[in-house]
Amino acid sequence: MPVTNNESAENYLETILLLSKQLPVVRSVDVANELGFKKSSVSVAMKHLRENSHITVTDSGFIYLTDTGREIAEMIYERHALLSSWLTSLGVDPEVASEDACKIEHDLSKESFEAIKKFISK
Amino acid sequence: MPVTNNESAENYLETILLLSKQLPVVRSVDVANELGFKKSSVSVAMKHLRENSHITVTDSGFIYLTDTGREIAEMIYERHALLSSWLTSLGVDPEVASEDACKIEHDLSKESFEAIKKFISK
DNA sequence: TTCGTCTGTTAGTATAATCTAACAGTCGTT
DNA sequence: AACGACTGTTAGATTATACTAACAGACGAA
Repeated sequence: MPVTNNESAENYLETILLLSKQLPVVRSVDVANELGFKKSSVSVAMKHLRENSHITVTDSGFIYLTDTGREIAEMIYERHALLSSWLTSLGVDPEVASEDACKIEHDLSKESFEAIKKFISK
Repeated sequence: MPVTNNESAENYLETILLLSKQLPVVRSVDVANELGFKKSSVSVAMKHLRENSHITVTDSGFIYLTDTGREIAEMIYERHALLSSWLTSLGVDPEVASEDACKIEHDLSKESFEAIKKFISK
């Protein structure tokens, strides 16, 4: 039975979104560099994201998020930003806070995240 | 390169600790029932925990935590208790809070957990 | 034009964690 | 004594995700 957790896919989508804010275009090799993965791994992962219609890739290899891909990416990105800044505000080293947020962001239910978000906002 | 995350092992150890608080002795089948896994899966997992000296198993099949096993189990157990009660206090459904805590508890760095713990205590 | 670099793909390998299926031992009941 | 239930083990399959190695195409520089 497949575990419904696609942390890996979520991370790729988040990274594509992040890079798209920094670079004019995003390619597989950029994703590989950012994540520290081999380009073959990224190539396979991009193929899966394409098959699930979370990204489109031009003939030149430029990667773009689809609506569903962007939705996921932005959700994860928001979680990452909120959690890591909160942890940092609690005195956690920013680098560690970011690493931790990067894991937790995939695990939280919508209900818990919204509760934390509401709490932090106050 | 092996990812150093042994979420699975941590979960087994936590479950053994939990069950030892409820039952006179803990056996593989109890762990399997608690986690909803097949006994063959648990059997293999117990073998690994034995090999890593985190548990000992008597001839009768009674499982006991070693010092290192207990240390890990109690750390995770503490995290679980604190996180799930905190989420619940934020209005999250207790069942959901427990499920979320069960995932997050393995991901947090020591630094972040201590920061959160300190924060919640106030 | 040819060569080297950059990029991407594919095939095959490895590891972790689960599963099903089949089997072995213990133990109480008939 | 024999059978059936419970428990545990092993072998093999499956999935996910990364890896290495080998190769193909594009493109700029010599």
